[in-house]
Amino acid sequence: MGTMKAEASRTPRKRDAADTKRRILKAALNEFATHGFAGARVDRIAQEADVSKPMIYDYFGDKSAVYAAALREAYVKIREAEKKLSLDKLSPNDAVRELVRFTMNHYRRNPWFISLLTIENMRGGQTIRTMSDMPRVQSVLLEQVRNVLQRGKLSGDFCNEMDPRDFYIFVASLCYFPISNTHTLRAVFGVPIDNDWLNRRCDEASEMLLGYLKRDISAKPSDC
Amino acid sequence: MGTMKAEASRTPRKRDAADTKRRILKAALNEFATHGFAGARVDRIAQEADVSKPMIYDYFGDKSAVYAAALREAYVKIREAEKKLSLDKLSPNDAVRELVRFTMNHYRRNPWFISLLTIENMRGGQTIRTMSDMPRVQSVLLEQVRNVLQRGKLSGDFCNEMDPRDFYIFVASLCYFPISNTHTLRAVFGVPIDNDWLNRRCDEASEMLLGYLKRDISAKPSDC
Amino acid sequence: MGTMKAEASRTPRKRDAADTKRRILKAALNEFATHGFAGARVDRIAQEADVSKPMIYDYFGDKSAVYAAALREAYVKIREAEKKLSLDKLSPNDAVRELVRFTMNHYRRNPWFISLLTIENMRGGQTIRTMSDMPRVQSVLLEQVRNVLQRGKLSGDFCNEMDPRDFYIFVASLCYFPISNTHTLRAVFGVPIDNDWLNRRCDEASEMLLGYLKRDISAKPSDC
Amino acid sequence: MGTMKAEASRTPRKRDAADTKRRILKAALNEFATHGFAGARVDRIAQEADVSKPMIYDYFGDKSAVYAAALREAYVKIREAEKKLSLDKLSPNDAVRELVRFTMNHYRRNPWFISLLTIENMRGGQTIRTMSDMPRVQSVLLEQVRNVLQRGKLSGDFCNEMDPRDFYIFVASLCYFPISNTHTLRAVFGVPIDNDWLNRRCDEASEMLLGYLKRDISAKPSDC
DNA sequence: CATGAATGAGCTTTCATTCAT
DNA sequence: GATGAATGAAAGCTCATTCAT
Repeated sequence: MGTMKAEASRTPRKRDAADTKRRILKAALNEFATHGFAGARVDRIAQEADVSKPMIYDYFGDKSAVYAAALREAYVKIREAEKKLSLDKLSPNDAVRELVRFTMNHYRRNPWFISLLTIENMRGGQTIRTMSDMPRVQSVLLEQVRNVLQRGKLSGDFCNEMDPRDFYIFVASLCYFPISNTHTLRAVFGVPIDNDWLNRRCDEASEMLLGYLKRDISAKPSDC
Repeated sequence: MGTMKAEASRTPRKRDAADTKRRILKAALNEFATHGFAGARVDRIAQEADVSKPMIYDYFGDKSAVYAAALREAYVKIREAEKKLSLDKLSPNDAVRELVRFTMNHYRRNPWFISLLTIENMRGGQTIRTMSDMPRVQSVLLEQVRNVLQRGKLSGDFCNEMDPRDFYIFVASLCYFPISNTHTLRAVFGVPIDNDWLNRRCDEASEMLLGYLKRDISAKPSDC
Repeated sequence: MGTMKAEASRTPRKRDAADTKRRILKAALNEFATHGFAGARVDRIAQEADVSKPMIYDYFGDKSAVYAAALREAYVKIREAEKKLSLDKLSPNDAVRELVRFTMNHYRRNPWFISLLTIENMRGGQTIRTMSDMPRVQSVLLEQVRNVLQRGKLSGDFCNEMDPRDFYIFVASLCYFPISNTHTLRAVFGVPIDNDWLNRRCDEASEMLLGYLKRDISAKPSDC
Repeated sequence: MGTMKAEASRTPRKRDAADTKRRILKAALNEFATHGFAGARVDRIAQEADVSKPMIYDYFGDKSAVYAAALREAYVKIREAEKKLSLDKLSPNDAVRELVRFTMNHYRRNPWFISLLTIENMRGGQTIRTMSDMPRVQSVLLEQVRNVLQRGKLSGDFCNEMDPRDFYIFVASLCYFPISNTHTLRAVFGVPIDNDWLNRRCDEASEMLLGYLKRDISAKPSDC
């Protein structure tokens, strides 16, 4: 459609640089998550953020820079959400269950996060690779996981020691895939992916993970 | 760079419609997988397929139609690969291990498949939804999985009965995520995702899945 | 849409060059009349004529040549139609009435003729100018008109002598315009241009023209 | 050729949206009139208006919209010209003569108007049909015509009452056709259509129309 | 004689980006 | 600090035309 000039509806907003930047970022997050990098339109970001396009270029530089900022913002938001997660007061068993539930809900409620991860991976990680402070961002979560695994080992709840990163990747895998691939799964397997189905998957995944942590490596695989 | 002749790159190829179409499809698969839908360039497809652009439009209609054809082609290729999988001669335990290994290797060796799935899901499945014959395409694989689970139940190897679709989705989840998200995982968790790491993940996933199939639902979660 | 290759529905027609050419010409006439020169599509002509495109180029050369042939064909058809007009057996008064009626009906029934004239004029007459035999084509009609006017003068029916070309242009003007401009007249003046309306116009035009032929130039304009 | 500077033809014009739009419209009017809808080139419009192509799309939307705007503009310009016509102070007889002369001159001096009408009619009036305010635009002229006819009737100059629309269509027909069809008339009839010829046609048409308005319907067609 | 296959050139349209106020 | 106006470069798509069989 284009701009169809001579309409000009935007009201002259208060001059608050920080707020402007925040609005742009939010709009960008949404735009990139919805349309991918190449599909995202600077025009739409400007419109949704209720700013003029030059503002975006002033604040960020170019489209790639906006994207990078949005990606970082995504991780920041994630970290904030993860702060609400506290596994320390739960038993190791419950902590694992809570971790799975939390992760699943997190992806479910913030689909833009899945989208941004997907996009960044499709781009070969070229952007996140340059953001050297990323590891720190997620270290808090990883610390909690490490803690749970250690406590479980000490308490005898878990026999098996696992690298917390590898363990968390298992958790994430099980939660991420059914959500990121909802549409193809539905079309190809006819699976009715809804909240109930996801909840069941959540429970099963917890049990499966717990079972793995508990198994005695020395023991032979038993029959039923 | 790699061309023999310095100029005049298009050799007067034989006029073979079927072959031309095949070349376009192959190039399209690659282009869409590499750049996503919006990022894909019809120009590049033409160049890589060594045809002129009008051919593409003559054969397929428009960019969306080329994409749809490429997506379908991806599933066709997958089905062909899956024909090589035979779980029937293996014990239920080994069959599960083989399924996981096969799935992992499949994703690993055909990254374009992961990419196309990802892209299609980002597009809300709008294309695959219209391809009504998709379920049939994957039913062969699903049949094999169902068979393994049944045999395991009958033989007493597995206590637990699971929907074959749900089970396969677990398998796929565990194999898909580490590959699809290689780049972000590497950047954020510092995980060195290489073949060895994936092989270990593969083994662990097999054991975890087997453990879940074997567990006695009535038994209480035991300590170590 | 394009050709969407691999469909190929045309049945292999008998090899009759003259007939093929005729079919192309007919299709071209229709296509140019409907879409104008720039809007006409060689593809559509081929499809409607049920021939392959190269045939068209073989027979005519290029799009302009097809257009030229169609334009000539239009005049040829017109001349054929005009052969059916015979004013000689009518009284001068009736002959004029018949001429008007005939002209009006002619335009009404062969809208493609009006269209082709319109198109050619919009193109500055660049094509018809090169067709040196055109004057001859219409001389038959003009001869009839000249005849009527002379007979009227001799018989005393008409006082006024007029150049037959100028007279015929008056006739043509009155018949052409309401038909060629039907759409804008309807939209702008709200005139309901249908057969009845055209018939009335036809009668009025006849009377008006007759009145003009009859008027005594020397006489003063009289009141009522 | 006409440019002052040998290169760099686009001077950094003042940024005046209204003026830009006007320039585009003017160029579009000319381009469509000269080449028809399908033959018109957005590129050429941009060049003639001395703007970049995106401006055109920003201001109007697409080619069709530009065309619609040009068509409307044509009628607006016409109305403005018609404002200069004042028949009220003339005798009914002279008013008719003036109307014919005015109409003829109008077409003669603004050939783009004839062209646009022609184009719109070839397109089936699809555009003007949607412009619901068109009737109002021409009502001023029609009012004047109605007035003249009434005054003529009252004064006894005209015996005959005619629908002003129908009458005006006669006038328009007689003026429009020789101009719109100049090229074919010249080629086919060998008529040397120049200003003199048109002027004579103008006078004759006036007399013919007046004769028709004056004729006594009850009287029998008289001989000379 | 006839045509399916193919293409160069050009069309409309879009988009990230900058200029001028 | 902020924005309406503007554009170069390219994208998707079309079309008259030719090639090879």
